[in-house]
Amino acid sequence: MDEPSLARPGPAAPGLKAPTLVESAVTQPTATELIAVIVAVTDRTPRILTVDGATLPAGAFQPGYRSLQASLRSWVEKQTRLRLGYVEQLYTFADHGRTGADQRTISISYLGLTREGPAGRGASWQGWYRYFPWEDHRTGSPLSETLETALRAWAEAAPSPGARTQRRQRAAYSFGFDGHGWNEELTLQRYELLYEASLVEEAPEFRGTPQLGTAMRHDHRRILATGIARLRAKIKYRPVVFELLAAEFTLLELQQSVEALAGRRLHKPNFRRLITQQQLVEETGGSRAETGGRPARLYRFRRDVLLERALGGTKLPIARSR
Amino acid sequence: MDEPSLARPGPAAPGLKAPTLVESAVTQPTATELIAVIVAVTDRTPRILTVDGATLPAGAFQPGYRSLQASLRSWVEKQTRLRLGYVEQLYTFADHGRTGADQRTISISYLGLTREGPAGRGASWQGWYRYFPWEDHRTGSPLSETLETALRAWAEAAPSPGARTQRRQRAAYSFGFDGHGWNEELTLQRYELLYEASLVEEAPEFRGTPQLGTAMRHDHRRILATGIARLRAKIKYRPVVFELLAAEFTLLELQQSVEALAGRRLHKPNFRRLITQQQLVEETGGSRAETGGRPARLYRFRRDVLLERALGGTKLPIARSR
DNA sequence: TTCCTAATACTCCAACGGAGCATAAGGAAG
DNA sequence: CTTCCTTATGCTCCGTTGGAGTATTAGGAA
Repeated sequence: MDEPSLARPGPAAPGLKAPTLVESAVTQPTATELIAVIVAVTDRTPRILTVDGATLPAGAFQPGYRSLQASLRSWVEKQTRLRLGYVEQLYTFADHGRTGADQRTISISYLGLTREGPAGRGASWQGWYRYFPWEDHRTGSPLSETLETALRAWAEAAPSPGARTQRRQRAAYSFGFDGHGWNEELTLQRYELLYEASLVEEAPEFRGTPQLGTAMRHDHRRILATGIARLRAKIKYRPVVFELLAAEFTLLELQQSVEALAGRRLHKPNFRRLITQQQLVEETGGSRAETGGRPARLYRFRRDVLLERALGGTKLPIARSR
Repeated sequence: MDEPSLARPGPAAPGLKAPTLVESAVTQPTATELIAVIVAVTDRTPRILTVDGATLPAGAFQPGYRSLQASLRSWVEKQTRLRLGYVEQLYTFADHGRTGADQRTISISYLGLTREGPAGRGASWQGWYRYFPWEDHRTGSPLSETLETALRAWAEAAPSPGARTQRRQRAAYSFGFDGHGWNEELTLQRYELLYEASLVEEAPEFRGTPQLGTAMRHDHRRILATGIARLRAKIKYRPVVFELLAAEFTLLELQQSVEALAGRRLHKPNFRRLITQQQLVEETGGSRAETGGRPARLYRFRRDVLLERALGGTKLPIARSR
């Protein structure tokens, strides 16, 4: 969907010689792997597909596919029998030291959305807040005292007064201390700050003090943080939540899915207004009575908005007339 | 700046065996290259660094650096003596067929912002609208009749009635036909549509009819489109324009730089209000008289906002109270 | 029948953003 | 020296959006 999806043109036209700014690319062969953050939301909990609860699914890059994304998609779908509704590239890392020696691995990470189904051999679904307990602000701010204390200590241990102020500020902005509001999109920055402060197990200098979530293999927790951050940003301007829901749903189910992903409570009347005004959904005519209260109408996603939506995030004061 | 910037942890802890969902990554060695879209704005024109006007700078990935981004940065800075103010990863492609045989090349593309300086050997700065003339909407809508005619013909040539409607819609939404407004962020989608319709030279079925901009080598024009789209989106919520300006500037210069990148005219009073209200800049005290009118005050970018800005693009109706 | 729960429908209002006008301060032309 | 042209800068007007809260409806359970 987001992927530039053209077939690639053939070899270069002859006659163009390669000057200094174009180096031969064939020098250093590297191994290439694809790493997937596969997300589903079940029971108000965002879950990810893992191997042994500590590793993200990863596979060697398979030549022969039209694109990297097609390769990843078919590999995941074959291994897990899950249908990926939405796939987007996250980030590409160069990993040195993992396979040792001169060989480096290029890791290309992807985000994929689906609905939870039986996990394949060796795989399991895990709630993502298990790895990031401080990211769930739906009921209070978990660990906020622990974090604030630990990060303050880290800030005070800075080598210079300037660095100290900077550390204090970064911690305050990222985690919403000192009256700065909580911004759910900063998941990656928060994780990186904790890493830098050696407060997560993956950090080389980690001393084992507070237990901040379950660690993952290699840098998979960072990749997961990247995926969470990206998804939290995306749900605000692209109708991707629907990939995580059943075909028919109530507005509360929709809201609770968004709340699960964002890790925040939403204002119900305004959320409904937002959804209905944007005409993202249409009534199916049915209703569901098992809600504990008045029966809720059922809705379905209007697939055509995927085409319509020009999504003009216009923050620029564009001049109308000449 | 945007890069996840941690050093990577060491090899995996032993004891975790690799199940089905984790394949060995060492099977297929590939070549890896970095491709850079280096942007500067001079004289109200966005420019990119090219080789021979048709190729983006590219280099083999050099192991030994902390990260891919550091590798790219140092390589560009060494080759060109330009200082890159801002660097961000764009997209990673797998290119088959370029180097032939079994070997595939992984291309990791980057966007870099700088100020124009003397281009090195074999390199030259080119205005980016040379490659995308239809993207500059500052004075009218260039080529819009040509494009509308050609795209309508393409839509009518669709194999089925359904496909025809879909093509018409896509063209209308992407290019702003039929009363749909122009959205400057859709640069990549527009290029891909033109490619699909075989209206650009790079397309395999291109028949040479209308001349829509200068073609580039391989898929570099698509990479450039990706960079333009990303930058146009970014300037709306991140203060990156300042990387392209001199240390001191007038508000009109700032506005014209944004206009150059966005390819649109902006509403002057509202643009000023936007900038000043957000406290992105501060007065230097100086002024510049060579404006043709009343002398303009000089401003400088407030570097500290890079830290401050939490940039809550909150489109969600977050509940305040419990 | 009463009460609890959630669904659904409105209302109120402050803030933001689009659009346009008024005034200021230089330089150039007459 | 005055007039005029040009751009800079400051301010107003007002419709739309989005935050917050309240009222009413319709099921099920006590």
